[in-house]
Amino acid sequence: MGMRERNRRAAMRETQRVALRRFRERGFDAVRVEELADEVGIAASTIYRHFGTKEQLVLWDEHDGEIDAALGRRLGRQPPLSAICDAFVESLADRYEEDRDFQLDRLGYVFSTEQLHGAAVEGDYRARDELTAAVRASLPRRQRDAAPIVAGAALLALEVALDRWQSSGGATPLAECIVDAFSTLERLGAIG
Amino acid sequence: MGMRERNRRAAMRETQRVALRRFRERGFDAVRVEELADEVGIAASTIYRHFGTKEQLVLWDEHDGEIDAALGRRLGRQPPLSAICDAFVESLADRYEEDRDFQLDRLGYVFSTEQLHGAAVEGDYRARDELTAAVRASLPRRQRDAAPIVAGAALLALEVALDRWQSSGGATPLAECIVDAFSTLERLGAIG
DNA sequence: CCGGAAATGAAAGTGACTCGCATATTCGGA
DNA sequence: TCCGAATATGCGAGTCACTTTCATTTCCGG
Repeated sequence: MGMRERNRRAAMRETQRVALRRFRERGFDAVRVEELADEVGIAASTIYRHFGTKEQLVLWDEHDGEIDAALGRRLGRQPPLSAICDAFVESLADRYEEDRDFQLDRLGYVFSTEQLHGAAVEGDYRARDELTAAVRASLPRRQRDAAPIVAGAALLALEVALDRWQSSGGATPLAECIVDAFSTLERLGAIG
Repeated sequence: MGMRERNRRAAMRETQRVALRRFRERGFDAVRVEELADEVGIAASTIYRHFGTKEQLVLWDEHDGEIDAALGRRLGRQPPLSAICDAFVESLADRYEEDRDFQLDRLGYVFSTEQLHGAAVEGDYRARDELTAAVRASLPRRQRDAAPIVAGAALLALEVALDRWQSSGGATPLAECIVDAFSTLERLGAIG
């Protein structure tokens, strides 16, 4: 990774920090992207090139790409739900626990702001197609029709787990929240 | 329902039909709301009062409110997943089969247009909170933590069922698609 | 038939997001 | 170390979804 990418990442981190602070202070709608640009000292168009949308200023996570790698390592070697569960734990739990306060704050703001929560859900939906394809390939032929449900359910479990983790203030470890959510999924038949 | 509501509904149906036609012809982004307003002969601000957003021009369904009633009738009398499944079948299947061509067309356009599919998913998320509360109340205390997963999974099943119905061109009855999707949910434990 | 309530139309405004272009910065290779 | 190519940034103008306000019209109950 050269200077280019390094500078870009640094600018994005800085922009995100400023954005989160201002959003908390005055509300998501009341802060214009242009103000943030001025405060950070870059052009508004650069922010859009970096983040795409105003919502992504909050939702962006530098390391989100690593999830795919963890998934690829496990899908096909384990049953899909437990593969995805393990991949989430491996690629998210430790990292989120590391800067717990920042992530708790960020997630809290997402869950408490309709517009942001909506955008987050929409992001999950975009991930779903990709995950569905990967799951389908890892299932025996007779069960392939279940792929969209399995993939969707897995992302739902993650969402619920993050919600529980943040609303408990991080008291329950994130890894435990994820495992719990996935185990609830597998018990759906018993609940009926 | 007086003249007021009747006129409003008629105008909304007309607007939706014109919108769907134009969107298909020239693409969702290429059609301005103001053009639609001119063509229908109403003000753009009226369209926004009626639909709220451009996406709702496609997503709006006059009878969506009836789903809640069907849910209320069954939740608490049956296990939640089968209650929700039955409610969906009762309140959607027949109605969608009635004007099959229109609904297939509408859903096809939603599923093939990222922006619309995203907005649809966001709408589901808004319904989820409400459904979660209803499910929670219908569950025995020891299982209440499962409510968000149950509600989210049910909406996921509906989404997958509609997708399958539309992509099969309506060949498989919608009721069957819904029942299949929910039965896949209950088998998640076996897939692991 | 009339007075009040609600829906509509018209118009101006806001701000997220895009695009094209000139400039500056970085990268790979000589 | 220097140079040309690739790429990122700043700037400015533009588009359009959506909001708000207010005057006008339409509908409802009495």
